[in-house]
Amino acid sequence: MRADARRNRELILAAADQAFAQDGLGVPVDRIAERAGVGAGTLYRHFPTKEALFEAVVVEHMQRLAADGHAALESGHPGRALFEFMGRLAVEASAKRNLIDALVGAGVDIKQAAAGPKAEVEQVFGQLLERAQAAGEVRPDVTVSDLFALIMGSCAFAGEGSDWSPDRMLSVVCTGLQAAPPG
Amino acid sequence: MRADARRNRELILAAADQAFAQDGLGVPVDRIAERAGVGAGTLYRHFPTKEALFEAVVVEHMQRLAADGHAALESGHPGRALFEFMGRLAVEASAKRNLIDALVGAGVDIKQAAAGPKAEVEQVFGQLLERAQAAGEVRPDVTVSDLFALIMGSCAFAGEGSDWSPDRMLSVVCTGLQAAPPG
DNA sequence: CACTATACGGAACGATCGTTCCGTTTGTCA
DNA sequence: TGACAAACGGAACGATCGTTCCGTATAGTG
Repeated sequence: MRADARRNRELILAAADQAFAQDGLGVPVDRIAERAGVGAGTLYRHFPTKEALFEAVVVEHMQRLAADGHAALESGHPGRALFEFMGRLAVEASAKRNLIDALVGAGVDIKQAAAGPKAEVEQVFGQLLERAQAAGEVRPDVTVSDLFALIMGSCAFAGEGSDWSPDRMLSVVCTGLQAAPPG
Repeated sequence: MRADARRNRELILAAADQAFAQDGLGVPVDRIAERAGVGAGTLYRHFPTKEALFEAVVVEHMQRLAADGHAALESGHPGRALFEFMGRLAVEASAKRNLIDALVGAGVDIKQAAAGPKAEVEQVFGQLLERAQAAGEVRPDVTVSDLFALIMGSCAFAGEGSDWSPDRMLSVVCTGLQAAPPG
């Protein structure tokens, strides 16, 4: 692999990450190529399809997230570990429509390449939740899917109003989680 | 206005509501026309543009929501009134990608036609929240924007996992709202 | 320095979708 | 019922975007 090829591959990945994060799946491929400073043909030699490029970006995020989750499992405070991981998820998801879409299955179906890392994130998240519930620090009826949607919702809609705070929303959710279920 | 014209207008609005709800803004106009049983030309005589059609659908939802909100303001239980309105919002938003997009400003900018009803919904929501906070039934630091995002998030991602429950999520949020802010 | 395989850029192609146009049909009223 | 205006359907147009192709440039090698 030639040196310029490797360099361009990185440039394209970085440009795609930014472009997808900013504008979602809808960004024209040409715009990504332009942002990376390469031609469209070059982009397509590195990634056979737009979807493949998107997958590559998503996989990177997933792997980072899964690593964080495994680290959190080592913590001695199950509740706090879960909440911190949720905060981590929220940060990663903020203004990142790509991650949101991918985690949630909207837009395009994630292919096999991304399925592994995604499952890993879900599994780690599930373990963190179970641990916190077993310790009695989180109400026992909520599921991983609930938390995913809650977190994604807290971040999916950033950037419009000024009186909007992910921290405050996460605080509401975490407080609610610690109480016993009503009824 | 001829009778068939009025009938077709209603058919198109209903078809658009379903189509947008199911597939989001991305549905081809031709598919909406087909669903309504009319030609594309007919659709465009009633609504000058796809965006105008979308607006018409959104405005209807907004008006319904605003009416519900005003009714809730009459309730003698500020906290419960707020929570019930949030539930109403959630129902309306479930599997309704169009409402979500519109309330949130994603996808396309809402034009003047929809701006009025949207502002009205926000205003009523704000009054409900203030009333509940004044009664000490909801923590005082949360904003309308926070609640919007929380609710939309609870519903935006429906339909994938089976162990997913809007009720449970709303319960977590409402429980969290009733507690005092930490720290 | 020359030679070759590799990679590059961007023009061109085909599909999709919003919108327009026009020949045809249909509701309404005298 | 006859005639006219209003409305209809769907083919056609133009723009956008993903993808391909090919002539050109360049990194690596002896």
